Amino acid sequence: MENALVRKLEGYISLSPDDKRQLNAIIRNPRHVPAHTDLATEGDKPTSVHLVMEGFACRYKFTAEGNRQIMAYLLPGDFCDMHVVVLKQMDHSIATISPCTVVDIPRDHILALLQKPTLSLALWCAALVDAAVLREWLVNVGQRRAGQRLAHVLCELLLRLRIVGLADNSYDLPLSQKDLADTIGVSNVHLNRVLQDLRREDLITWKAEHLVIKDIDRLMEYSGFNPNYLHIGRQGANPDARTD
Amino acid sequence: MENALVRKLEGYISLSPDDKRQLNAIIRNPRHVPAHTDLATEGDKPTSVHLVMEGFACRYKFTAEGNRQIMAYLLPGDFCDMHVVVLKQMDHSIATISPCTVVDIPRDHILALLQKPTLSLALWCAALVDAAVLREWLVNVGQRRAGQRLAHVLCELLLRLRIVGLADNSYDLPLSQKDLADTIGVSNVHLNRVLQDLRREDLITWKAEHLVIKDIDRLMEYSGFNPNYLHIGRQGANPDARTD
DNA sequence: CGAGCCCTTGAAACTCGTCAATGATCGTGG
DNA sequence: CCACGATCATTGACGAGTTTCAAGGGCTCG
Repeated sequence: MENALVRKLEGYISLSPDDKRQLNAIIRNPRHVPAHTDLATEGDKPTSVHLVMEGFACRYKFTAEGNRQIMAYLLPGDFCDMHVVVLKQMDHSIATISPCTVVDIPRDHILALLQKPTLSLALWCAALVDAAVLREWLVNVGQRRAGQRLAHVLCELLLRLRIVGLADNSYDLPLSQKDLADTIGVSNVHLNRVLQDLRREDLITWKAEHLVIKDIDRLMEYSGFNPNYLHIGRQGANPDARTD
Repeated sequence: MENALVRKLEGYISLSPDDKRQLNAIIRNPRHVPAHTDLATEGDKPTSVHLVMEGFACRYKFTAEGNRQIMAYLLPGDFCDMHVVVLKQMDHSIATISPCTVVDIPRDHILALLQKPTLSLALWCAALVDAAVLREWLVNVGQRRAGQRLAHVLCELLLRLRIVGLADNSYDLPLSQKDLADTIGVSNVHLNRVLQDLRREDLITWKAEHLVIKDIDRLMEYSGFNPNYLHIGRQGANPDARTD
């Protein structure tokens, strides 16, 4: 199976063998990072672009009052911070959640990729889909109540993990309840309560970091989930679809 | 004074006369659009990229329950939907709020801009700052209470309008209270109440679509506003700074 | 075995939403 | 020019959703 990055980008746009070769050249020298470790910290002058190849990472930020908001989950194949290419300072932090393997890509390598029209478009796709996900999170937190929000996040993770071949009807979810609470903007106590609602409704089970979605249709119905914002292409619906 | 687009992009990266010429060539044939008119609707197959030159527009989406979330304000110089370049379907809608002048840019013109390295980087900057704003909105809605959220939005609009020369310590705000409520994820009734709190605290006045920020320092303090996410460059702090 | 962390539960307080009614503003047509 | 309806802003009362505080339980790891 191809790596998560190529697999994801090919969901958006067809890549030539040469394009793939160039992508694969970039992801040499992955390094292992323990869980709960910052890859970049707010205020840093960024150096290289980080790319998650294995594991779970997140973007987050603390408010002045010391509350944390998680703004994105970074799954295998996701670029953490294209900002590096053009912006002078990190406006948020990035941290691993589970142990990860990460590739550090120097700014110049990214600029080289952007020279090639097809790869440039592929990176635009990835960035625009990231923005679409962020918009949906805003809708989620702004307009839905806690139970729906949680269900919505779980639906999204299922579909996104399927794209990179890491889920069928269940997946490994190495988050704490506090992480999820900081994702959907509720207290950890309340998160615990709505989580139990989902279990009581027999929509999910979750133990030992493994989440099982017992009825994806009902969970999507429950949360008002519409997958169009993920812009899933050829491979999305079927975890085993071939992409070339 | 240069147009809002060039002015904004020059805040990120220095443009050659030739770059500016190419940008100016693109924004010929602006058209006038009445207030409260969709420029693009969720589900559409997008055609051209829209660029706001004058007026106030927004991104929004309705949930399955019929609640609206405004996900961005589009001010002069802002691209509405780079999605067009690569994505096949609008995952949200775009509408004017006040009467606007808008430029429609065909997909191919954008692709031509992306060929030029400097302009490509400038567009990446604009897209990455848009994403940064979106992240801050998520923090805002997820972690702050209603009064702070409202104050935060008003601070952001002040700074963003200054970038394009449309604000000093006050600006025209053609929004209804319902629009603001749908922005920060509260009911219109509650928005009205926290708005009155800001007035009572003597932080703002707002009538006849004109907002006056009476004490920006206290308003920023009140809302926990930190402008770093706007990545304002050379011209940001001073509305009259020269950029070349 | 104890320390620490996370999850769970209950009770009280608070923020915010809903419902309903009133008032203000504005454009339109008589 | 005024009356009318429509839209938006305002206010009060009540209820729902959520937070906070506090305490206890379960698990892992040294």
